Amino acid sequence: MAISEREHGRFSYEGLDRVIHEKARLSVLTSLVAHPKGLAFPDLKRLCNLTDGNLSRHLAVLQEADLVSLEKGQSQNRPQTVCRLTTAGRGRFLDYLAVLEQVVRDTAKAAERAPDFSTKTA
Amino acid sequence: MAISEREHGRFSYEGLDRVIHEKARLSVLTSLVAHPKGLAFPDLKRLCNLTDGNLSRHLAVLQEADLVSLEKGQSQNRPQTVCRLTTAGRGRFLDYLAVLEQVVRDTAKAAERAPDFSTKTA
DNA sequence: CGCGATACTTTGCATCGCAAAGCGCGCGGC
DNA sequence: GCCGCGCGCTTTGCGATGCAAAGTATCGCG
Repeated sequence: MAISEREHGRFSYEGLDRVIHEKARLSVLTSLVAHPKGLAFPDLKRLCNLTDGNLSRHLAVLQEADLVSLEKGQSQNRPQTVCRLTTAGRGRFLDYLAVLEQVVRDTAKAAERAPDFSTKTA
Repeated sequence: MAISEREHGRFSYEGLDRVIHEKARLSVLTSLVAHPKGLAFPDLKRLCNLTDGNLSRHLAVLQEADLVSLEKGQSQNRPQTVCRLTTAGRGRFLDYLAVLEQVVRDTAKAAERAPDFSTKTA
């Protein structure tokens, strides 16, 4: 079966932004989209099951990319960094999500055509 | 808003297998699930928009992880590597996909609660 | 023959994820 | 009142990895 010219890049999923498409950062962004009021560093750490260092690094990357904003303040005389999705970040994340949905759809379509390919291997 | 103990790891998505969760390999696996009869190296290369070296490396990784099988043969006096999903590979990919769906659902739920958070910021 | 094209593989580099160690600063014990 | 523990976060170091450019091998064609 030859691949038609039309199919060129059919499954390349260019929209999968490297900054977003990363387990830890995907976790962070999903957490944030679910908590529009923002989340404190320790909460984020727990929700995403990340170590301090890890979360710190990923937040820096996300901030650099202007996907999140970090508000460093004080709460009960302790430092407290509150993290929020930026408007642009929300937009880009939703775009990314749309591509993910496409992946899911592409697979679902195929899985449906061959629900148990081990028994009727082409 | 404090995060309850229950929410611990709520968004950690442990099921996002590092081997699968990678733009290029995700492309390859999706292509393969859509073509259960297997795909030749050049076809895969076109579908995923990958360079030779890139595809070669990723296929090696996928084979190492026993997600795909590589059948190196000859066709018209030219080497031809045909690539197929293994049964285990298909299973693990579908598991991965289930987690992706969860991500999409989590986000959709949140986006629905605040369709345009830029206008009514918290 | 030799030149180009096809089908890969290997090498090299620059990036990046991750964990361990480090830093600053309140607070409680003594 | 200083001392050390703990919390909140940052920096450092390293091993792994994605990616592209270069390399190898074989075939077809003039």
